[in-house]
Amino acid sequence: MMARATIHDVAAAAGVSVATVSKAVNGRYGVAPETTERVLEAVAALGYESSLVASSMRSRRTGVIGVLVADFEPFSAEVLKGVAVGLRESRYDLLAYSGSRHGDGQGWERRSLSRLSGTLIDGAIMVTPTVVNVSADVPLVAVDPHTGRADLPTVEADSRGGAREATAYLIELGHRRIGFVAGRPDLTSSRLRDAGYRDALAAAGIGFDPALVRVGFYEADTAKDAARELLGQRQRPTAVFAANDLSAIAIIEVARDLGLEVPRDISVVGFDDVPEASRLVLPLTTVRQPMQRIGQTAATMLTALMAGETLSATHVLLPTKLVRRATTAPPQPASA
Amino acid sequence: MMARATIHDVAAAAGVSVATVSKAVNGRYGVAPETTERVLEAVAALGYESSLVASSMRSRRTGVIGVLVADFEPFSAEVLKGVAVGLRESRYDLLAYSGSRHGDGQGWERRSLSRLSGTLIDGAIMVTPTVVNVSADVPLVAVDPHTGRADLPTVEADSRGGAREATAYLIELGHRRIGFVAGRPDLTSSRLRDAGYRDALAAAGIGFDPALVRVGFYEADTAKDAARELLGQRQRPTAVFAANDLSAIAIIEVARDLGLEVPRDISVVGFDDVPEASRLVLPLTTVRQPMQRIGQTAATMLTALMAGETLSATHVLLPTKLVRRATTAPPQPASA
DNA sequence: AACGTTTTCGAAAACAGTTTCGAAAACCAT
DNA sequence: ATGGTTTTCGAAACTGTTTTCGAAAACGTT
Repeated sequence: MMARATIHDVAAAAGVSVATVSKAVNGRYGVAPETTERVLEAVAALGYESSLVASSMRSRRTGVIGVLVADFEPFSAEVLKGVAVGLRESRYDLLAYSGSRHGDGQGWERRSLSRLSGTLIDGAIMVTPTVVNVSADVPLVAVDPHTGRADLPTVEADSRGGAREATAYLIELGHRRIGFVAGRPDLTSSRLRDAGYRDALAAAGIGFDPALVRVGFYEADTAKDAARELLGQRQRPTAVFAANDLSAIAIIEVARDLGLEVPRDISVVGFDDVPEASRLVLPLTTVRQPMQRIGQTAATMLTALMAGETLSATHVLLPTKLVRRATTAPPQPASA
Repeated sequence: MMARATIHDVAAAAGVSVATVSKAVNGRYGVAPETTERVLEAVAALGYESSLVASSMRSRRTGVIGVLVADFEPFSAEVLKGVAVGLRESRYDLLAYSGSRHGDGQGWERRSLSRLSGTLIDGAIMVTPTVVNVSADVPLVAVDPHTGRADLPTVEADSRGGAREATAYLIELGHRRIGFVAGRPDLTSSRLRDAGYRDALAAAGIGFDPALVRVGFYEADTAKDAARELLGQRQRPTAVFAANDLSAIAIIEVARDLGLEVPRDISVVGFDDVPEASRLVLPLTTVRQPMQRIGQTAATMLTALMAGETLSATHVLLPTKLVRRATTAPPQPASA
């Protein structure tokens, strides 16, 4: 009911000094058992919890780990859930921070990290696609392939392998003219998916045709433009692999606008398996990233790092899985 | 690459005092344009960003709003996404905190709030089912019905109306013996769903039968126990309404174990429409809560509150929507 | 050149609640 | 009583920022 309790209130309630309360709460040596008990009672009665700000100021530890996300889109949200699971058995609390989209757009991850570090948090997980050359006075783990420091511990899904599998599946269905809607060229994940697409073509002895590739930038509007160009051609592809689900959905809409039926006239495969993928009128065939497991793994790595351990593997690659749903089929005999 | 830069580093690099840097960065009056430019260059070069902790100490503002969640389960995660959307156009950053699973389990919301308050955040949204008598030195908005202060601004889904609609739908299908697996009796949301269930029975002139009600506590294990009792009776219900999706899924599993086929032998309706609901082998008929809209509304209310405005409505009730999927059907003629 | 006014800048205080340090007090056994 | 060991306490220290206030510099006017 009253304003938040400070250590002074607890001290007064327990009839001891603030120094004693601090030691009792933190389990330091040198306080009588009965005193500890009395202090803990007062703590419970007042609902006291040490202030993050104050304790971070004095001792450089808070028992909180920070997760930096660009935004709470499906991928980040799922990773976050995984981090929470990975932290459940630890003594760490979790703080997710989404900051400064406004402004320059460049280097926000470094600046957000800077705001939290120093030190509100004892360690951080960066769920950001770019991860420029950040550094901090706390242990760091990155999620997703990125263009930053190579020595930064990282956990990511196997983008290249997943893309290869998706493309190979389309080939196996009988497709030969397979289009690709790429992601943001500045992101490593996008480049890896591009590479996987080419791997599969090469393995099947199919020549790479630049006319079948367009950049969709991972976003709906731009992916639609890309899809319109791709499907508007005379020799249009019989199947398209999209660098993410958002793009795949955009492609399906464009196909429908052009009077093409999915999957009869054109097959579409996505990447991610966002929660919506399976709920679409036409459930999407896509490459599933184990988003929660990525988060959980990152959390485990970070706690090990904070405990001063050396990581056995600093770069963890988690397998993807092709999920076959309703947007893929063999090409029509006529156009095969 | 080096450790994070402080205002002192910037001052040294720009050849001015820390006071000047502070003024330049915050656009205060009394610093020459050329000096400002020099300072800003140093800021950019060093990647400096003011520490949240330090600035919160001096000026009592941080430009950050806090969201307290018990855990990152589906409901909280969806609300969080909504809050992010609601904040997108504001100048506020978002900090989500999940704390103190360890320990008592009681009053953690007050204690987590205590850790952040004082003041790391300029306002808070509590996504917690209990919301005991918290108070803080910052504006507060609660999500979900709760047992706390009645004057706390709140946004919630229409639990009672949703439960009524779900039950009425079962009645409309022809069911007369309709079971109910309740949630945690200590939570208001659960009591409201109970009330809605009874409303619908009463409106249809069906007597309330305590033998058809069991408490499932909103969790899988306990809901299974409840379901076993409910379905193990001689005069078993032909349909069951569950207070949340988790319980509904548990009921379906129990039914299957007992050799009952859903929906032929028994219909099941849930509440929430968690992302999984539609992905089950048998997509679940359920009452959808607009989780993202709840978060977005809470964010809007909070920013208004922080701007010193008076809320036109302190208690917002958002409508639910019955989603008919595959787990409901008319009762079998024999047992009807 | 002298004087008053305005602009610019920096040293130091304040901020707030915690943890830690060193000393005092209490306790116990000999 | 003395010496040693716990336990307790008051006061200092800690963080990085913002702000206040006075001094110095720059400028314009006579």
